Amino acid sequence: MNKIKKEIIEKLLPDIKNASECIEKKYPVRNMEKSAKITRIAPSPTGFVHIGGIFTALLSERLAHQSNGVFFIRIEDTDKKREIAEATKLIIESFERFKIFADEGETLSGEEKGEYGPYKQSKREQIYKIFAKKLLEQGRAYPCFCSLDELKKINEAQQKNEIRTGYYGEWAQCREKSNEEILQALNKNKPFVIRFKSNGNGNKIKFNDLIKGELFLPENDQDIVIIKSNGLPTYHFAHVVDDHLMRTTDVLRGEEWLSSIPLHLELFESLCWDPPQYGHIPTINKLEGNSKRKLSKRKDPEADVFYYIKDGYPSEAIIEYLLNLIDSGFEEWRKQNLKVDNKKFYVSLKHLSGSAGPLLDMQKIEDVCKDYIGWLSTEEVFLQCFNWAKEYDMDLMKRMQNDSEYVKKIFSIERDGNQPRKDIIKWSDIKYQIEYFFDDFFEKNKINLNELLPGIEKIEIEKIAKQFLLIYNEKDNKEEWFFKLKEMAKFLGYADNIKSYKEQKEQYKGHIGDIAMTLRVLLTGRRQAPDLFQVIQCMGINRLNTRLQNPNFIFVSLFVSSI
RNA sequence: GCCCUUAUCGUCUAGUGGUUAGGAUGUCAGGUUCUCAGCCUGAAGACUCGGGUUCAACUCCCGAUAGGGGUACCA
Repeated sequence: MNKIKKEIIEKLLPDIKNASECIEKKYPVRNMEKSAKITRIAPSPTGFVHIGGIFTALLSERLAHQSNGVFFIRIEDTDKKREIAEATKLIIESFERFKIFADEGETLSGEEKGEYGPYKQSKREQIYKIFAKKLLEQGRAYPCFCSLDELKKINEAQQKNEIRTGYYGEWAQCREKSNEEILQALNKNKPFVIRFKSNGNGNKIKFNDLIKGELFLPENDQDIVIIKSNGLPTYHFAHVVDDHLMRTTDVLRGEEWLSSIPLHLELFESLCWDPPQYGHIPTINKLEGNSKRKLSKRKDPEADVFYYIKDGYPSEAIIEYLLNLIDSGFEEWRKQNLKVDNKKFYVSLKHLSGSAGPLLDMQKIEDVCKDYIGWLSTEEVFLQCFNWAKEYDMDLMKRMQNDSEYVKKIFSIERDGNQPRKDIIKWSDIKYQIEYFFDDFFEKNKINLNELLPGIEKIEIEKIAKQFLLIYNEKDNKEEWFFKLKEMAKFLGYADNIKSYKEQKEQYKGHIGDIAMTLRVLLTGRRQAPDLFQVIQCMGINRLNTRLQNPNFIFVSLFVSSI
């Protein structure tokens, strides 16, 4: 290398003394089985975590851990303009709320764990520069002094002539600058970037994507920026350097990166490194009008993972929904393995074919949630709901705290056997579902009987209430209880089953269902509630008495029955 | 504009050169010791279009169309 070139490089990247070999030594090949996958998630701290980010992270995490590999998190904070304070913390927290834990990288405390760090790109500036220097020395990179304005002009000219835009071929003005010209510009302190010098000329290259399969892409011929004028690397360069040094074996990322593949491959080649395997994941979309579009951080509240957290969708259920999107075999597996931890499901990439990007289906999410919560034990429901309430519903939390045994009893209604009740979608549903069990909420004189029990005379309502109190015995099991209820129905002139009522309507005042509904309304203040027998058992005899006795609450007027 | 990519019920998808094109979700109907949530049974619902190749195409090839992505000193 001649003297002038050395001088240029020294001016371009002062204080970069380390040889690239030294760095390589610091990041040795990981001592792992051949089949072990090293994956990562590499978010930019520019805002909240998108549901698609969880999707990618989940896939990467499972791929690593099911192969006894390593999953790490790397913060890609090279765009200082878009960076948002605290975003890194929020991101780590979001992943952890979905139980996606990284083996290496920054933790919630702000410290880092792992031997392949730093795991934040802004702390790796020197490393990128060392490899940029290597490329400069080898003639695979050069400084570019084009101003943003000049670049804009090039772009406009290209558009006007309907040719491909970009910095390549004869459009790459700075590519052929002589050393003297470069030195001159440098001496004038002109700002510069370092560009990669591409050898490509547009031939097709074959590429095998983990998800999309075999693809043919045009070779890269763009002299892209690798080091920006602020000294930080661009995504492309940082990705190549980091994923090589950190020994990533499988890069899973959004399919918006697919067209950068030729570039990344050429970058790896120029540094004599083996590229990782790539898998490009379809983006999660939303239907707007008749067309699909990417779920937008701005417009769609459901893009933000905190949307689900705040409303109390169980994170595990969201994971299961996403797992099914990743591998449609999950649904079948879940059916066969009702209560098994979903980590036991072996995720395969073969079903995540080149789909055009799934639409987020809230109905399906809700169905998964219902099913998930349905199979939880009373204790687990209590715990998860409590943890949610602690953050988002102090009222509910206090109630759960003060009356935990009673609340658990409520949660255990129809939670037995192999056909659990499935009416809870999210933790924020629970308040409404349990409030009538509490006396301070339940105000019997506010129940609108005309509306809730239309067509039933008030005198009849009272008769039913009184009669029920007479026949009710706490010790009865459900069969005995129901038998008595039927007897009572007959005694009061109602059909004890709906069939006979339908056959001879004129013979009856109504049917057993009317009796049950009357009691339900008196006891809960609503027409919809879980199994009546279990509700009564849960409430206990005292509440039953207060709610059914004392006919004053039934009659707003002075009407008094004589029964 | 150029480049890449994708195309099966409303949605998520399985699948094959010869299938009654399967499942899930949603919808509707019936059932279930009372309402609701379930659960069970059933119904409606799909291979984008046009050419080719073939005895035979949803499946292979070529076009068209439509969707998605890229085309930055953003990631």
